[in-house]
Amino acid sequence: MGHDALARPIWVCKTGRILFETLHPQAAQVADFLIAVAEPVSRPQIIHEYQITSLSLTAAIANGISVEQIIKILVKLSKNAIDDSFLQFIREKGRITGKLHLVLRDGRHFLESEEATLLTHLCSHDEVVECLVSSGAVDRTAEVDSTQVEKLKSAAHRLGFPLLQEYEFRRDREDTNPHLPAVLRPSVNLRPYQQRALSKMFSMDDVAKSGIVVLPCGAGKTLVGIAACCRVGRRALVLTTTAVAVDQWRRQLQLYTTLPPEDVYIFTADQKRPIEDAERRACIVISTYSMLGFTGRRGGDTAFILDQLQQLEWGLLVVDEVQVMPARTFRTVATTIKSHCCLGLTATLVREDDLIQDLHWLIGPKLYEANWQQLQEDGYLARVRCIEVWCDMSEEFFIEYLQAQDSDDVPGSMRATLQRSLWTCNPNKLKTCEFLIRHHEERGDKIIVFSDNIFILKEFARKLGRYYICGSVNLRERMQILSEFQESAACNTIFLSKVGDNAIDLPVANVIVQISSHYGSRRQEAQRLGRILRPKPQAQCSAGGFNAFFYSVVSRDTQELYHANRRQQFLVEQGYNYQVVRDHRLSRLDQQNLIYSSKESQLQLLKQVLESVRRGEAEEADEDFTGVAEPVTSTGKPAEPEAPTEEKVSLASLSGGLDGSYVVAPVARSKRLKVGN
DNA sequence: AATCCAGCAA
DNA sequence: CAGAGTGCTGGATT
Repeated sequence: MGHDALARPIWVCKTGRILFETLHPQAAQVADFLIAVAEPVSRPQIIHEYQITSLSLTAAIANGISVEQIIKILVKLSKNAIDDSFLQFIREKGRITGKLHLVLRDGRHFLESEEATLLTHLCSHDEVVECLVSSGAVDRTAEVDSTQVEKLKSAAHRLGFPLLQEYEFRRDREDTNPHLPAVLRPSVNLRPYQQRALSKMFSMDDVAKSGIVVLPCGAGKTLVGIAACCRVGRRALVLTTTAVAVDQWRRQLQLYTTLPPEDVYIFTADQKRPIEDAERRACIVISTYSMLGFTGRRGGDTAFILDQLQQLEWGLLVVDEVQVMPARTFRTVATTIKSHCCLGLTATLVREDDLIQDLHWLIGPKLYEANWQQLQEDGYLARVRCIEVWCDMSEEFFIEYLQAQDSDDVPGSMRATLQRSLWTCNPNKLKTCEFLIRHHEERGDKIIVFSDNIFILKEFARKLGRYYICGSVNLRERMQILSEFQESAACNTIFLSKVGDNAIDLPVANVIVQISSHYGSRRQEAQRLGRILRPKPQAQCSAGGFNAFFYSVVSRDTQELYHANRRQQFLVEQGYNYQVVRDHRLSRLDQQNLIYSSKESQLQLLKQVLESVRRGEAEEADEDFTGVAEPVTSTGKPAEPEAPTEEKVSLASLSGGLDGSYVVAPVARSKRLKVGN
């Protein structure tokens, strides 16, 4: 360690792990460098962690940074002497990276390399040979069996020879890939980070690289995708998750580009038309993963259009919300669609399984990732205050909750469902939610309430006289509700189920209240937060300069708190501060006349909840239901909440006594209660 | 393996 | 003719 170590911002471990002090004067440049060569692991406030991997190096080199440059900068920035074995690892990567290409020509795939030996070496592996049309390479080229492209990419990746998919779009033939008459309107200004993302993709002027761009929701991913389509200027296929997102892409295409409306094709369940003169005219098609991945029966029209999509050659395949793509059926689009290159867009390169790794070879390396915090500081994203509100369970609900766990009357499969419904519909939680809604409506904010539980979503929305959107709401109504929320001052709160998780654009929203979520899904948390990230000029700032609010309302003493912790973790890693507040700290909560203030309404709600859970079970297995229904009703527990008086008293005093000492382990807590009982 | 819910079909 | 209600497939999570 030299005497100037203090002035240097990073430590480099020989495992490739990098620790970075963000208080360094040149932190911004250092961060830019690190993001280019390493994967961000965790970026809270002060010390950021990054990891250099063979994939991150591949991406860096593909982006035009040389190995020696990387080493030189690392050495210059590092407080410690870097281990030789690690430098060796970097040099070795540099030797083989970026020299193998997968190319589409006249509908056929080829493996190519400037270095014949490298190609020969790769083609000597059995796994690779199996994917080739004829064994061995001739003249630095080997033809690939088009049905085996995915397998080949996977094999090459495993063997340590990542393939680059690049498209020299200006030099392609007009007959198979006609020119697309689309340019960005002159009024469109790309933001600096959008331009940076695009410059990674088009680092050579007339070559488009395949890869992934990670931008927070609200930072304008769509515009990056659209700009890429224009730049490539050939047929483009855009895939998203929902029909609503398809429509939003169409609208933004029209808003930002000069492409005539008739050259934009929508392909969803509700809206489809065959491509006219498909061979000779270029167009942009927007569709969903389900439409292309679905294996069930298809109608005549659908089959015909699907066939068109598969026959044509695409200059660019844009995969929005690319984190869903590794799913079994969705990934098939990567092989059934013939595209010259592929741009993946996402806000959260995260899944709870480990399939996210597959994207590196399915799509390509990560080309660009923006730092949320940085964008916030630069004013491109709203400043969000994240608050977790802990609500006590209401007595009656807590008793049911504990009984559901203990009781032999409740069939095992139903216990979890029942408990989840109980903590979600906890009246104290709903009171808090209503309070928050009223508070923010008064401030003139625009509020989204998220609930994965459909029963309470509808019930609560109706009681409050607000709109809700879940799967059963048809497309037209959805559009209407969304646009009213956008434009009308009379509609300031909407309720969304998990249909709203992905790719719904609601620029005006600045408050989220989450009353139920899907277990510990980090992706869901981040994407919901993303809904309110668009900067809000109209919203007043609170103390601390916050102009957006993210509330996660959870029930204390239940497993929900455990899930909430998991979800919270992700946002903390992204640099958000999470604050925990107890519900009784919210001012005058109990003095207000709220829907679930009265005991009667709470008891009625409980009845409804129990019924809704039981109904769900009844639909699934009628016989089982009647079988267990008898003992349950004969003990009278679910039907008559007042019945077990003694238990109620003891439980109530217990939970009261434990109130103050509560720390982190809700699961253990419930168990202790159970034992004590 | 099971649960829940969203999207597509017609 | 439309849109509502139905059945099926499949994704995400634990």
